[in-house]
Amino acid sequence: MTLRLHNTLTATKDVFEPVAAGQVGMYTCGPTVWNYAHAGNLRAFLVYDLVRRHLQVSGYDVTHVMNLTDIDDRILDQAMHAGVTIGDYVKPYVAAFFEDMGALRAQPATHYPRATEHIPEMVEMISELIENQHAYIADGDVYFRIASFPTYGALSHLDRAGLRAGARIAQGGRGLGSAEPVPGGASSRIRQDKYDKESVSDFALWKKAQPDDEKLGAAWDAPFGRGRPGWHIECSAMSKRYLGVTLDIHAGGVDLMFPHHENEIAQSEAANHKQFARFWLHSEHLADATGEKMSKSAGGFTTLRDLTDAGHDPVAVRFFLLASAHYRTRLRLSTESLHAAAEQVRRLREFADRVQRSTPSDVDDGDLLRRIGEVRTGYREALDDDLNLPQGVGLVFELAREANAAMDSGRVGERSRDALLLLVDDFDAHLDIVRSEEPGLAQEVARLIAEREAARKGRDFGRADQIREELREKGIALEDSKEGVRWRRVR
RNA sequence: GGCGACGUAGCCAAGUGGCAAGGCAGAGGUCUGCAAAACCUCCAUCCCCAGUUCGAUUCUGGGCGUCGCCUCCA
Repeated sequence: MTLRLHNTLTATKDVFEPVAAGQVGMYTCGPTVWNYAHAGNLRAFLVYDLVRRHLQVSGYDVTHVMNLTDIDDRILDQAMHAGVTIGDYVKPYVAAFFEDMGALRAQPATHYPRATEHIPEMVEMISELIENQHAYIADGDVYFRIASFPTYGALSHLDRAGLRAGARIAQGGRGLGSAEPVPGGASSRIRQDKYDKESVSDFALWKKAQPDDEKLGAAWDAPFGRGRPGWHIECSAMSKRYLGVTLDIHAGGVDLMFPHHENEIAQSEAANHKQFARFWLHSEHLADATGEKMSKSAGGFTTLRDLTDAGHDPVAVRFFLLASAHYRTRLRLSTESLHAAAEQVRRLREFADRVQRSTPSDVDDGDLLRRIGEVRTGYREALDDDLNLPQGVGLVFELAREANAAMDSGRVGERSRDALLLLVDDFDAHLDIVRSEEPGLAQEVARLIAEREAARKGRDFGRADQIREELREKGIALEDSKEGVRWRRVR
């Protein structure tokens, strides 16, 4: 069995092999923590989770790095409005991001580097680029010289002649020189860095500190002047720090392909003289109800909180985002689809539960045993074929029906039951929906409730509230009532 | 304007040169004290037109439609 992944670089499904046997270094573009992540962002993050899980299933030891962009124009603007430093501004959104990922059962990444905590690495890389003529200083800003990197555009398959034309102008959209306001009030800042570039397509590595930046805690010293990093450099610098110069896999949403990933390649390869990433994976957009890409400016902006407030189980959201469509096809968010996902989750859980509890009959049905084997193989092959989870899940449902019928008529013996349990493990390795409660959770909750009751009796309300808060973070809500303390899952 | 993707049942969606997975919703049934769960049955000439082929939903060309990217974006 061979894992094949669609590689944007080659535009084909290529057999995956890491540089070092058995070990995979994967870098994925994480959130810009200027707001809550929306469902489209979450889809991308869950796709990373799927890639990572399947690599693990395939026997690889995965080092997964996901950055947190905690400095960018939007953050600066918002922090300014709020009158706080960017560090303070970002804090609740970082927390919300981790809460969301937990609720969606994404495995934690190995490292979550933050841009503001890796300024030295970025400064070093920028210095290197200036030194070897791939970057230049212009009025305190530092720009990457695209003309110095002939293969620019290879990933997104855009040719440089087309880019230079500033193509949007032809459409009457916002041209490069236009100062037309951008939704969100970011216009003044976005206008700032457009002077003295050798070429319009050159992008900023470093932006000269503005007076406001100092107040916001967004300025750092560097040999080429005080300022702050441009957006792209963080990924190049941080991936190198944690994974070395060549990544096995770099993943992100399609909208990052150009210019972000293209710029990363240019920076990294110009600085390191080594291939930056061997496999580029891009997940498709989530569309809103109207069929258009979900984004803040378009208005269709749904967060996980919105969905859970509307009564959707985060695990159903996970299933919807991951299993209802292949990661490279557009998926449309709708109440009906979420409901369908919830039903599928319920059925799979019900099935897993039934298998676990069933008492094997005396004889095994040979046909059933063979079918289970077929489906396990087919499932594995579907995932190996560029992570086709929807297809794999289809096979599982087909078998679940057959197996349920077999259990109805007592035709599931010991061997079949064991095989079914393995199948459940197979699909849950990716879906992670079966385990509805962590083992021992009820006992643990009961213990904590007892401890909290003792604390309350002793009027140690600080401790009592601490326990309640801890449980709340794990998704357990406590309710004190006359009949005693009740607890329930809230996500 | 340039580049690219997609169009499969009421909805979501997988897929293949040879009888079109799966899920949701719907209809009927089995089981059940009733219900739930589970199971059974039913529910698609794969956007249109040409071409290649013994055979096309799948390949090629054209059309129509939807969407994405072209320096804010997962």
